[in-house]
Amino acid sequence: MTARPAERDTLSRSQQRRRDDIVEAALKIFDRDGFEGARIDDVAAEAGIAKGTVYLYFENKEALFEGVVRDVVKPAVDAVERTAENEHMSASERLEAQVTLIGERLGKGSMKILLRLMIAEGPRHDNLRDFYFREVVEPGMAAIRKSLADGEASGEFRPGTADIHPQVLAGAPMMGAIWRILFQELAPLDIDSLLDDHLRTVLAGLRDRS
Amino acid sequence: MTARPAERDTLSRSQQRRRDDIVEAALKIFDRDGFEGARIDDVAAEAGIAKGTVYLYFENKEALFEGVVRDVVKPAVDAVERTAENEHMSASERLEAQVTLIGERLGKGSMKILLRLMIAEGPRHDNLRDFYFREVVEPGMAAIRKSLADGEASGEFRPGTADIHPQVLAGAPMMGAIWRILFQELAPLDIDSLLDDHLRTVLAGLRDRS
Amino acid sequence: MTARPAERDTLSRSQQRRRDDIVEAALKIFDRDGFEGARIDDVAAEAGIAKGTVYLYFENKEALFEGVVRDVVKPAVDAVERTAENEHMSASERLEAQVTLIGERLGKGSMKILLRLMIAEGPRHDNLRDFYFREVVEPGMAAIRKSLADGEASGEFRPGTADIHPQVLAGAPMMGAIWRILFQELAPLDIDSLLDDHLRTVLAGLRDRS
Amino acid sequence: MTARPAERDTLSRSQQRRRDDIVEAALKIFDRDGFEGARIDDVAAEAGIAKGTVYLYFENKEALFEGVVRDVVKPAVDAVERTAENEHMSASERLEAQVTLIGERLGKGSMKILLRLMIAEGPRHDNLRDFYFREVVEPGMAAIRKSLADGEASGEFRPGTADIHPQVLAGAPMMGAIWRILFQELAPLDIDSLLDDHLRTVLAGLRDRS
DNA sequence: GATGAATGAGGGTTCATTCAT
DNA sequence: GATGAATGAACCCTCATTCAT
Repeated sequence: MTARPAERDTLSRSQQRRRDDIVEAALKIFDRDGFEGARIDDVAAEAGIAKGTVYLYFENKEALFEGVVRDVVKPAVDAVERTAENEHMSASERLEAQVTLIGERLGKGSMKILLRLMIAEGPRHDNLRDFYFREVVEPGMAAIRKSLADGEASGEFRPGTADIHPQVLAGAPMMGAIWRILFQELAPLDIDSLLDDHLRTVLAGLRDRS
Repeated sequence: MTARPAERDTLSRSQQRRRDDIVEAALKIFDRDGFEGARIDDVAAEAGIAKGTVYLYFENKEALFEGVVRDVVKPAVDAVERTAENEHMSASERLEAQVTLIGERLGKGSMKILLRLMIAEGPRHDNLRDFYFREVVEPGMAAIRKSLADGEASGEFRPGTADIHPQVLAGAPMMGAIWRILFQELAPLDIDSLLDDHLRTVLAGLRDRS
Repeated sequence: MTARPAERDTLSRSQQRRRDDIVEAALKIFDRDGFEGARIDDVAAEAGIAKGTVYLYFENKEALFEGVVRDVVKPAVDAVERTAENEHMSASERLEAQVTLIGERLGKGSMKILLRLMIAEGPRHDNLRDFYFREVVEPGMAAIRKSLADGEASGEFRPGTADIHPQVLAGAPMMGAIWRILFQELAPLDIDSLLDDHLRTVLAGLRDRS
Repeated sequence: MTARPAERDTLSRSQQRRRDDIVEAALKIFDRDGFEGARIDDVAAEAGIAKGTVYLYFENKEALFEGVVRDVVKPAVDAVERTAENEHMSASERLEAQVTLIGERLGKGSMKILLRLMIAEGPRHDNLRDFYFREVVEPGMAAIRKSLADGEASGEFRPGTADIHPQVLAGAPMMGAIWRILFQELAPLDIDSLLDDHLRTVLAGLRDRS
């Protein structure tokens, strides 16, 4: 009886494609204009559909925002976790892989946009912020923490390493992401090179026993 | 027709005080609601004045935002620079002071709010972003860069240190600030302790010659 | 391309049944939400069909409203007229039967709904209002007028009775209907008892020659 | 601090006049288009102001409707009550005055519009319907009831008159009002003449002891 | 015939900005 | 200078109507 597609449990192939189009368009518009500044009209135009159609797939602007956040987060989750489980790597190698992954994810594409959206809008959208924390940040920190603990246990890192804040490792990738968001045109930053410096310094520091 | 205060070159003492009240109120409202979401009505109410009065001091919402950014940036500038010139400190001590200062500034008060506003709105306000970069970020990075170079020159740090991205040092304070903005309620982070871990690790890494 | 059912002269049995379902559903929704407030979606859902199907049977919302009015009016017409022709009743008995019938019709079921719809929407739908007047009101008034005239002719009522406005007789049933529409929950009114009072008083008044 | 006039306790003379203009305009537009059909734009145009100004005086469309109802009801209240207290009239005279007053009020001007609005929208606006009942209908019925009782007590009317539904008396004025709303153009009705017939018949009936 | 996704005009409401007092 | 009522453009969302399947 005329349920919106959005209210059904499942969407047909073509409906799913359309939903994805809308989310993709919304991500772009939200990035350009922010949540408040974004006009549903623009999202629809970007997606090549009529304004009303957006409302067939999302209850309202807030739900659209939520859809964007969830869709961007989804594929990010497993990637981080998979890295943590590479058993045949040394702790250093794993940390390097993890920091590099975070740097790459955060520094470009939709995760960069999401990061900015979360910083800008997160405090006004508690449930989305919580979701982002739970699904992205917490697992990431946990993965790093495990590598640190493993490195201490194996003697690769100095004693006490397990208790170091994982944010120390994630700091440079975060800095790189923010830099790209704000200053890339003004003062280009080579993220790979930044992460290189960061990893070389920090890993040396973790091995140091003086 | 008297000119608006905003159009005069100088403001009387009481006008300056009123202007500051408006900026202070606007900072709070922009932080709470974002640029688009902020209502001039709310700013005026927060400042205890009538809505029209805001327009006596600022041409429009955009100019008010600019006023906020400039006023917050102003006192921040010198502080960083002063630190860089403390000649009787070792490079390590100076870096420690600098990183700690950045962490404190960025992690609380109006600079934390400004950071968030810049990330959220910067890409839509190029001149403000440029201003922020020129007045805050560049000097900060330069100060760190100088400490790194001095440390290498004095033999305190390993060769090549001067070429390390200063963002490596600033990463942890930035991470701490973002964390506080987003997750402080969810998962409290002790910034001092984070910076401790960061500095111990990084400084050890910079001294390491292995 | 087969013609829509609505454009054919005749409907199959099952089509007629479906049309009736739609009209019945629409009556309910129009009653609940008014003409402007009614959503075709809701009518369709109430009828257990898809929204588009409504448009197979009715050109547009206006036509659906017209269908509702006509369908409700249809069975009402003959009833009133039949009463007027009961030759073996006294004038009083006939008036009593007529007033009671009007009271029952108007005070409940679809005629009550129709009355409200006509008051609410009639002035904006002249042709429907005219139709209602011609098919329902006029015959009703005529029937009463005839009873009054017959009663005067037979000496049952005082001279001049034939010239009395039939609305005098219909007033109480109308009042009862309006009361039920608006205040039944607030201050229940027993229509039978109201009509009793009304008839006793008015008939006595008509017989009075003082 | 920029409170809407509507949110203040008191309105200045000119504000009160403007508020009244809006209500007057709204009454006209609501009458023409119904509550749902009325456009705030049209109300504003009718009142000769900008659309936004309406919202300075009324929170929303619903509040505007409420304002209309309350403003129309206000002056109506006392009139009915005053009639009930005319001690030097006979019960018949008082009933006549009351029925005539109801007929005049209900049959034209803003009370006629209000009646129609209440029938159309009342069931969807419980509090307004209750207000209308409490302020207008109940006092009116009570006044009639008192006249009936007084008339029985004084012997002017037959025993049992006090128990007659007052709606019997109010029926004809109501019928006249509905008629004017719906059919005045189609079949003009002289309300005075209707009420004459009604009163002559009913009062005779009330005096009758046969 | 029946369906329901898609359309887009329309309307309620908000709020930056203006200006008479 | 200060005020806050007035303005009207803008934007979210709804829903009558269409039409491809």
